[in-house]
Amino acid sequence: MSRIPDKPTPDGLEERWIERWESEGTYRFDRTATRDQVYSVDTPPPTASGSLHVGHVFSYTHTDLVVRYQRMTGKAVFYPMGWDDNGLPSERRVQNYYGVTCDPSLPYDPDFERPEEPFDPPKPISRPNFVELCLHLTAEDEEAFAAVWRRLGLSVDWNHQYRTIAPEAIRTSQRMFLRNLARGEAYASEAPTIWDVGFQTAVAQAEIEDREKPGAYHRIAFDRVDGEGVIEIETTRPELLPACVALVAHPDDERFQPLFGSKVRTPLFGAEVEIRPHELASPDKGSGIAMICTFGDTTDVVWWRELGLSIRAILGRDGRLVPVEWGSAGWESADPDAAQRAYDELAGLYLNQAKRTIVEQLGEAGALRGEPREIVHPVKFFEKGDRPLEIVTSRQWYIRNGGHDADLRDELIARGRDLVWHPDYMGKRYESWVDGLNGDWLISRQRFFGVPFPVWYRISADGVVDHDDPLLPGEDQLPIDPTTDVPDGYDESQRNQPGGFAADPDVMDTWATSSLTPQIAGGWEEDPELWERVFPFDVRPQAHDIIRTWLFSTVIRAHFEDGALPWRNATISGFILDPDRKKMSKSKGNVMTPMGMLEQYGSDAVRYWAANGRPGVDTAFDETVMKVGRRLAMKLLNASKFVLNLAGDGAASLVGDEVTEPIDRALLAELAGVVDVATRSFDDFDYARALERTEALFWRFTDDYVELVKGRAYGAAGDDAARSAHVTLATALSMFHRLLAPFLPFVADETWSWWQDGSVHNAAWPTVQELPGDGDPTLLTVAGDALREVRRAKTEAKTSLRTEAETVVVADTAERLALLAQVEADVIDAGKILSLSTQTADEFSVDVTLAPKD
RNA sequence: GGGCGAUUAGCUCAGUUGGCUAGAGCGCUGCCUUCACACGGCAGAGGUCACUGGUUCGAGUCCAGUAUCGCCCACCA
Repeated sequence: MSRIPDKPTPDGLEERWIERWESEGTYRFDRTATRDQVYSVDTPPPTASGSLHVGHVFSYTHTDLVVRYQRMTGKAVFYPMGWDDNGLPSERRVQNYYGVTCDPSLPYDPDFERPEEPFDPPKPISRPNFVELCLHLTAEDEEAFAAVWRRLGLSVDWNHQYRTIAPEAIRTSQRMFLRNLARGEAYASEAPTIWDVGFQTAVAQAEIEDREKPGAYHRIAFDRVDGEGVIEIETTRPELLPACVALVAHPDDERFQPLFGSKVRTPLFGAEVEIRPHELASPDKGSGIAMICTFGDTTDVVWWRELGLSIRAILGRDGRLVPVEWGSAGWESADPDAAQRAYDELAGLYLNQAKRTIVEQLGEAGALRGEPREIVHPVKFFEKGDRPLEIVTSRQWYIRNGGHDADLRDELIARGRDLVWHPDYMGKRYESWVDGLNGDWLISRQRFFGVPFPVWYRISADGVVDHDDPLLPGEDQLPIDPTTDVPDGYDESQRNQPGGFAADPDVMDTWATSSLTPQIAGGWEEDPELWERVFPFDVRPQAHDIIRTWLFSTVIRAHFEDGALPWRNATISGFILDPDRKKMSKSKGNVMTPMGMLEQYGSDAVRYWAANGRPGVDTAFDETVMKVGRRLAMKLLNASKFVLNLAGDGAASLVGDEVTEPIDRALLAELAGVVDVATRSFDDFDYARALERTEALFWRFTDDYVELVKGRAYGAAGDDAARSAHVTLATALSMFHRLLAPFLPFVADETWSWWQDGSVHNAAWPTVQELPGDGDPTLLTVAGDALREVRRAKTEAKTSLRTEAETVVVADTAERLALLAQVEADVIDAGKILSLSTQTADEFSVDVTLAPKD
């Protein structure tokens, strides 16, 4: 046992064991295993260009705890790591990091080199050059992330890594898209779309969030065409007045019932619009009657569609008002010249500028009634954007998700019910989201760094692009980029020419690719032998805020392709909260970085903190828990050293041997109970309970049991009694090393290596069959109670625990005294008792007489 | 407005199917330099389980309602 250091410490264990696990392939997936022997994890790919924060450390640890347990039960664990590197966050980071912007009209510059310092002002570069920068920077970021994961002790098989922008991922993503398209599950449509004017891209319903913003009600008078007065409406968007196509009130609203079907003229522009009824109009909002514009919000879209209204589009994709020719078709006006004069002052302005201008115009025209009323109201934003979302009409790709199809929606809800949720109430969030969908899943983005749509369009001889009958590549040609690759039967010179072809310019949204993480990681259509071993996956771990995006979209893809759930279980982790119980956010600039935290407390201590967070429960960031974790790690080192010293050189060969002393059997019986609970808890993903029970017994083991048997183990009661203690100590230590291995992988493997061969992480999970089942656990309690009273007497006398107790009289029930008799020798030894006697009583009490102080 | 959680010691949290005087850790107080561990050990104090009713022999636990907090969704004229 020369390997045991004199002063064990958890510091420095990480580097040694990370290296050893890597070189020995401790966590390598055994791809010869059959599906029933495999445990597969659909690991969340972190956003490579974001930053890891303590929340990641928290939730990824939870998965690793379960994974390590499963591995020890004998499963071949498939635990890959992915990186989500495509999409807007990467683009934005590259723009800032290098000082560049992407201009797709520029040609590729093969001599372009990455700048040392960011360009100032930002330099426009071609899309291929831009993508190269994205690939380079995300690869660098991923290495830094991986270093954190290794340090944390995630038992990932690093031979199985994927990037969502890698050629294989693009191929998988395009292949699935083509299949969705062929089956009619994907389609393109020209329609009003929620649009971010900052990023100039469409966004999906799931990526929208509300933010409270100041606004103002403006009361505007419309002249009735019949000359019978005016109708006053209230709006927060007066700048959309040129786009007004109707007024609307509730069908039951008696104030407006007589007016339905009649017409009013828009102020300034003189457009005649009809007053229409619709039940979405609220009598108690504003003046009870609203103007419908194309388009101010999603309600406008509903009204426009359901009332069959015409369209007057004034908003450009950049958030400015586009030029309009009043008097032309669709832009009829009672006074086209006046309308034109008014509008010409607005064209080219951004929306907020246009708002100020039109309010002045309305004031001068006498159409504005009263002062604007300031309010604070929720406004829809793209979750990554900083300008309010608008609605523009554009051609976009969609995947059906039940938003327009009740049958599909029911099927997807049924899938959600088949999934085993941990905790189970998270399933409700999925269901209510699917239930509330109001449109299909918009997957196209007008961006640059992402998976291109593998689609071209024919251009007719007179130059018209035919979107209805796209040119598609075969699956064997994938991956392709239609902006550089050429469809069969054409050559590059025909690009964008009459009679030639044009590329679909869009890329897929990040979720359209990350919804395929099981397929990408599991080698779908790329590595059939792997795929059949891992799919459907055993578990999808993730946070609850992306149930509506990542989880739901993954279910959709597997539903369409395989008619199955992509996994059996979904484990939903909570958030990390500040000590003041607010959600910890990056913007708050939290000082604690994951790597700093790991270095300060040690990886095992940080994992201990994470393991104390119940599944699905938001947890406060609490450094004191990490200190406790460090103490546990330290205790395991010291206790292991001491126990191995007591048990002697042959400790490993004693594990599981015959145990004769009643209190030894009692400890092992308690241990059997903990093994049972820990195993059942882990099977139910409740790592926190497994830890709690294991830890509680471990402390009793060191505080009470080891103290009780110390003397006997040294030989005070003869060889046979000593051997029973040695066997018990060795057996219990073996159990604790394995039970704690998922939580404290570094100290567990370190202490295991002192006396065992191989890694504890490939050792067998403990079973109750390894332990004698006939011990009486209360024996340990009785002995512990007596010992505690003796200690208390010494503490109250302010004397050392080493002080001898001259007489100890234990009063207790006959039943408990009988138990005490079985462990008397150990109690006498541990308590340094000279004379122990007992008397029967109803209540437990102990009378101690101490030797006089020196 | 709809849905889902939560409310237990100063703090962070356990408390499985209702069962004796409600638990842990941290913090606090006191003691012990004890031959594994001072990055320690031993012991102690500390709670009318948010509130109001109800079911029950018995409620922290089940039911109804109230309050407060958090999250998700809807509302955006």
